[in-house]
Amino acid sequence: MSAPAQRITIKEVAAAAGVSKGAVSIAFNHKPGLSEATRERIFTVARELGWAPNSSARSLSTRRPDTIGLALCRPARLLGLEPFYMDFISGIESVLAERSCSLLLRLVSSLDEEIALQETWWRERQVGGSILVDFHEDDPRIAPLTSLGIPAVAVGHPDLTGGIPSIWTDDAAAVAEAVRYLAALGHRRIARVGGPAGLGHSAIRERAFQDTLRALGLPPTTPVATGFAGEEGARATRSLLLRPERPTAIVYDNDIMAVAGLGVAAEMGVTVPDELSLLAWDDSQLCRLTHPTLSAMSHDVHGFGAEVARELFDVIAGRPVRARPVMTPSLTPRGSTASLHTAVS
Amino acid sequence: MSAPAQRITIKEVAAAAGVSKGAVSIAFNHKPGLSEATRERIFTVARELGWAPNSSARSLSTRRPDTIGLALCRPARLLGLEPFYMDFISGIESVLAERSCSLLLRLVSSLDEEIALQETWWRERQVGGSILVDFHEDDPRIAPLTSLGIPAVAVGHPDLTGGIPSIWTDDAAAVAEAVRYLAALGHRRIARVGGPAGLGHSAIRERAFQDTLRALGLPPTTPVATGFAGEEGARATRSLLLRPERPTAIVYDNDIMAVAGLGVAAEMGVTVPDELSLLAWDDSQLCRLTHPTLSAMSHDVHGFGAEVARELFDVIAGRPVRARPVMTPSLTPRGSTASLHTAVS
DNA sequence: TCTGGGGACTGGACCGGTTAATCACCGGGA
DNA sequence: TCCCGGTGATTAACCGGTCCAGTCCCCAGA
Repeated sequence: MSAPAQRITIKEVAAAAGVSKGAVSIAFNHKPGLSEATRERIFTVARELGWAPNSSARSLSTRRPDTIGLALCRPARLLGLEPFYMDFISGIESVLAERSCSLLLRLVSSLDEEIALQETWWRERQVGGSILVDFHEDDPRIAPLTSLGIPAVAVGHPDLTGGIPSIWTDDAAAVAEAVRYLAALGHRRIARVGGPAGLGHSAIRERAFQDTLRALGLPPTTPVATGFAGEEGARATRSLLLRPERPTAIVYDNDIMAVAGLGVAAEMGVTVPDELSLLAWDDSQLCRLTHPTLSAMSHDVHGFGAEVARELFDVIAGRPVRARPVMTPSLTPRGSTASLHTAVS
Repeated sequence: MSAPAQRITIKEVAAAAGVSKGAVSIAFNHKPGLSEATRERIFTVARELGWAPNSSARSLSTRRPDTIGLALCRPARLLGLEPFYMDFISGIESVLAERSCSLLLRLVSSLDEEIALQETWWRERQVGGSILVDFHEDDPRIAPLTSLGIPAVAVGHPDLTGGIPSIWTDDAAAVAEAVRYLAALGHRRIARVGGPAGLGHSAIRERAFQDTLRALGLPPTTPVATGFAGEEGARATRSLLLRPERPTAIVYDNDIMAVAGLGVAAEMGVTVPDELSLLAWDDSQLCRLTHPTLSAMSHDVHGFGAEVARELFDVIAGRPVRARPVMTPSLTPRGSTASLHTAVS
């Protein structure tokens, strides 16, 4: 009933179209040197036979795989909680799709594991390049991966990425904006719940945070280092609210922790935003679902991912790239921030 | 200073070890027919040269790529909000990693697009098989993909997956448990906020929901169909709470919508759990961050993903597989559900 | 008529592995 | 001494594409 089940290759297509396999190859790669008639005949036949070029064979010949790698290093359970990455990934995909490339995704649990993985990927030529995220200060990946020569784009401030072409958001400026906004609302005791201490952008934000406080003549706050998990955000918030000099505003390093903070405030009977203002980072839909809704420093994570992917293609193609920032996150005020004066009154 | 930069292949390794490339291949595939000494020599040399078999070449020869595909069909923006998938993916990964396979991930925006993608993946031999999720009633993917002959495992009840080997959770039983629990707490007006109407498991759950209500002699509730986004969950909740016969308990189809429901209740001044009990699905950390914390039907999503991946390997290897359920979600009571009697008192 | 050049297409080497077939060698039994 | 079987290795034919050096043909120009 059905066809001979014989796997169809370029040879069959060529035979059926009455040309050589070279011609089929030329047609499918849209290269010059074929008459329009032949070209069409080849495509017609290929469609009828349901043939598409075998990707392994292709990348074996061309020596460049049409796949790029992304390793996420977080405890797996936690990952589900970060809307950021899914959005980021979908941005990457949007660029890959238009070049019919694919994304190889892997969750790893340590940077060493990531290093090993990237080496394997590159050695085995599974990927043409990789996207690196979550840079730490003195990140251990930099040395081995640069010496390996794998094309890569880093997400993070150039200070952190050690010469790997990078794309980043100007977190320092964003933090400053956040703090100034809260100060303008009359807040003087402003605290911050940051991500893991080792993480580079946490450090950058913390520094900018303290600098801005100082510039505004506000009292510094002892930093609270946490992980990125919501529960840690909850713990940190609880400890902040129990301090004798309870802050009247808290800036979080992501949206999950802000949601957790909101929960803690409710649990402790601290009303938001009357007695406490909360500001989230990495605005996602989540911020619009809570009550009150969460004010956030929002940026176009999807577009960010797309930009990173485009940059990686440039790197792979050997085009010159320069590290560059994308749009600075900007403030989206919602229900969780309010003027301290109105609140107090 | 550095090596000749000449790409290292099996040939170099063979030469350096003083054997033929066949021997190297045998060693790396752990096949019999080599002395222990030779084997070790080969591995040593390979390590020194930093060589690993080229994956394209390998899968070209073996005719089986070591990659499996997963296409998620959701509006991209929404995806970030579903903790479920990240957890699910990490479960898949855990199995893939131990066989040094990779996951090819793609976000698509329609089922037709997914069909096209799967066809391409299979034709181009980019994947050895695929995992299919989010089955609809009369799912359009079934016919084209089965006729294509692509090895696949479906996530969903066998009634929906049309003969594709499937793994599923017994949602009907879980729904029944949820409803009976709420009924035992004294609730009589129980509503449900479901996922998209077309989605198969939504339909199954809705049916089980109404059946259980009937069995318990409780009044049926007009179903509220929504998407999966939090905002839709919010809208649905609002409309339920405005009904003249306001429900005293609501079961949600995922955790995001439940969070949104919690927000709406707060916004409308309905206290949870005193006046209203909420029950989430797909328990994730999110449920522990809100105030009150969310009771949920929880199941091991990570393990579920792992199970699915294992099954896919069986399918690919041609081992016989049977559709089978994994552990039924079970109830984890937290702060969002309470006895109606206590509440009323 | 001859030459030159360019467009259309072919042939075959090559990419880097896998694998079936083959072979050299060695010890043991008839 | 001859033959046999098994171990440890090699050889060469693939896998399914890409790509480059040619071949062939036709037409313009001298």
